[in-house]
Amino acid sequence: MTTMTIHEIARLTGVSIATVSRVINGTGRVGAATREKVQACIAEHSFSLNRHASSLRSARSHLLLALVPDLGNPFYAEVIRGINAAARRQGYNVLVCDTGAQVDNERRFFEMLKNHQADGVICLDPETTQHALGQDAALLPWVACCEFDRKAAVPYVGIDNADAAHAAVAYLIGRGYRRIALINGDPRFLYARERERGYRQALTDAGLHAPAGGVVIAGDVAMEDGRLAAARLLALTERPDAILAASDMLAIGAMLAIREVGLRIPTDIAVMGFDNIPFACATQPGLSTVAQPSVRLGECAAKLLLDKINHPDQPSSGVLLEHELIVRGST
Amino acid sequence: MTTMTIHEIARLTGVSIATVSRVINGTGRVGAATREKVQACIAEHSFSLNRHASSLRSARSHLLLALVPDLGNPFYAEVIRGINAAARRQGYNVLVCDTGAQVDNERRFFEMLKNHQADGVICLDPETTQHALGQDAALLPWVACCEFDRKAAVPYVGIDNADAAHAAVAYLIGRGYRRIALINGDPRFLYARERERGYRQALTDAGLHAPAGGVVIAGDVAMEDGRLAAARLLALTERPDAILAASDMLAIGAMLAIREVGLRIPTDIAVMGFDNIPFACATQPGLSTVAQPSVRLGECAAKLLLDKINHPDQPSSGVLLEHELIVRGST
DNA sequence: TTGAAAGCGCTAACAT
DNA sequence: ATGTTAGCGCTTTCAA
Repeated sequence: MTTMTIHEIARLTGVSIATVSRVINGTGRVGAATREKVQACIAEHSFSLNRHASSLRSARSHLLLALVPDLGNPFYAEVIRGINAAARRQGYNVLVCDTGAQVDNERRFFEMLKNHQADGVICLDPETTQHALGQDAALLPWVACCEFDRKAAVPYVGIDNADAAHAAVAYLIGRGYRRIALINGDPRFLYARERERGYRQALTDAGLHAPAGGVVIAGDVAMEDGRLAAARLLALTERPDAILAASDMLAIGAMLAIREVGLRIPTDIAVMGFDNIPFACATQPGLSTVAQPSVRLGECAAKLLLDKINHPDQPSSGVLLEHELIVRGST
Repeated sequence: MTTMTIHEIARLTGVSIATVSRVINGTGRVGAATREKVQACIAEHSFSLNRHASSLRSARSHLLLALVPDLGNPFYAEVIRGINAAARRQGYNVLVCDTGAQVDNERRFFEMLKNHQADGVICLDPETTQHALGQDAALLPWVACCEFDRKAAVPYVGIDNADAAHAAVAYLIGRGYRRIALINGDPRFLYARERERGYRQALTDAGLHAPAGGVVIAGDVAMEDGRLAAARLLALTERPDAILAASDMLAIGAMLAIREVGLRIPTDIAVMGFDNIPFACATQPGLSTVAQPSVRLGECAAKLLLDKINHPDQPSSGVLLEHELIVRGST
């Protein structure tokens, strides 16, 4: 097939290329008859614009990028669902990039933004990784989701992680647990740092303290990393009677380790997670967790980004959404 | 910042834009001194090409699209990991699109391919959805992964789903189960149709047959859909003694339903899944399943696609990889 | 080894 | 309401 262009459409319908462009983009006035004729011709040849030419001229790609540290965590899938919903309403396509939380991967997609290959980025990568890009992010349509730096001039949406962790620990203490351990994520993640802060604060507020060796950092974010971290906790001379994990993935891994050594949940040791992924209700017992409003986080991030794209000069705003304690059998 | 262009770089270094282009793309001969001077200038201003202009001219975007029906299923995350690995080795970025298995979404990304916004597509959407695009897919760099039509002139990689299901059922029969039910996915998916075929064949081969009402189609692909489907099976007058589910997601949902009515797994009823997602070992008991070589499926799909991109005229080939039976406690 | 110049297909002034 | 035209920033012959 010879590549169709608007020239070709113009020739076939006997109008000018400008008119064809107007019909396609819905810009400017076009007579009803002309419009129909052109549209018919476009449909007949199933013609579609060369987006490169269009974007080169207009500097608009109608593409949004979502940068995700780990597609294997279903939590992110839900956030993306929210992003998709909000973006499509405004005619944008969303492309997801699995960066593995690596700066150099992130940088590659950052280039796409600078190149105008994408109109904006929603980044869920570790706060410190985003930081590594310097202040360029503040100048471009870049929105931080879940992981953010309040002090950076970048719009963000997330939850109050310290507060959420505080609530989780306070709840555990209320249930009578005293030796509460923490399986944390990589401190490059804001959520890891903040949740640890909330965890420690809640203990302090109750006149308790973290058990010796009771705060471990998981090697990575997968289930298996939670299992290994929990194994270390279970080997402590003074074994914890409860474990808070920084994500459900880690928590579910921890449950595995606990079962392996023949302990019962929650009788011998309680487990609590973060995120409320669908699998949290499929473990036995069900996993108590701190739910994040995942879909709404995504929707909100997309809205902030589209605002930023449409009004680049307005000051960037930050939004915090509410978390919710979900109690199941594991505590 | 005033938008940098190769003109600007050319002006600053006192060479022509052609030379700058050559340096950037590594095409053509350039003197060592000139090259260094240009590269230094590019680095200093952290200049990067306008990809639209570049792609408009060269009709190459160095972008690959992965179309996925459900990002919430961790199985796809692993396939994508494989795709990423193979693609990056050849300098391609991969963008993931969550289509929700909807034709119109798929079509939108198909447009991106026609527009040259992407150089190729790896599609994991239902075979019938891909089919709906007509034979255009055969003419463009399009590869089917997991879901394919042997008769279409589209390269593909997947497993022998009928064979895999046959093996699963034969194994269940060998364990002594007789009333084996099937929770199937939407028949738009090849895997659903093929797995049902293998399931029925294995029963026939053993002189058995599917129990009355023992084949149900889940409303969708999520865990919850498996739970609902299983509930229907458990309400049958002649209750199955084993359930094969077309995916681990559905199987885990089924386990939920079984537990809800107070039955034991596998004593009262066995459960077997498909895919071997990480959560399959986190259920209690662990979920027996038919593993797909997810990462390798992705790698292979990416290789096929890059082959197709680099040699468009070569006949398309199909690849089948091996499945593997994983036995855990649920059977 | 380097440069000049012709577009790639489209949008957006500006004309009419 | 419609057409003409000047580029958007780059790649790639073709000449030098």
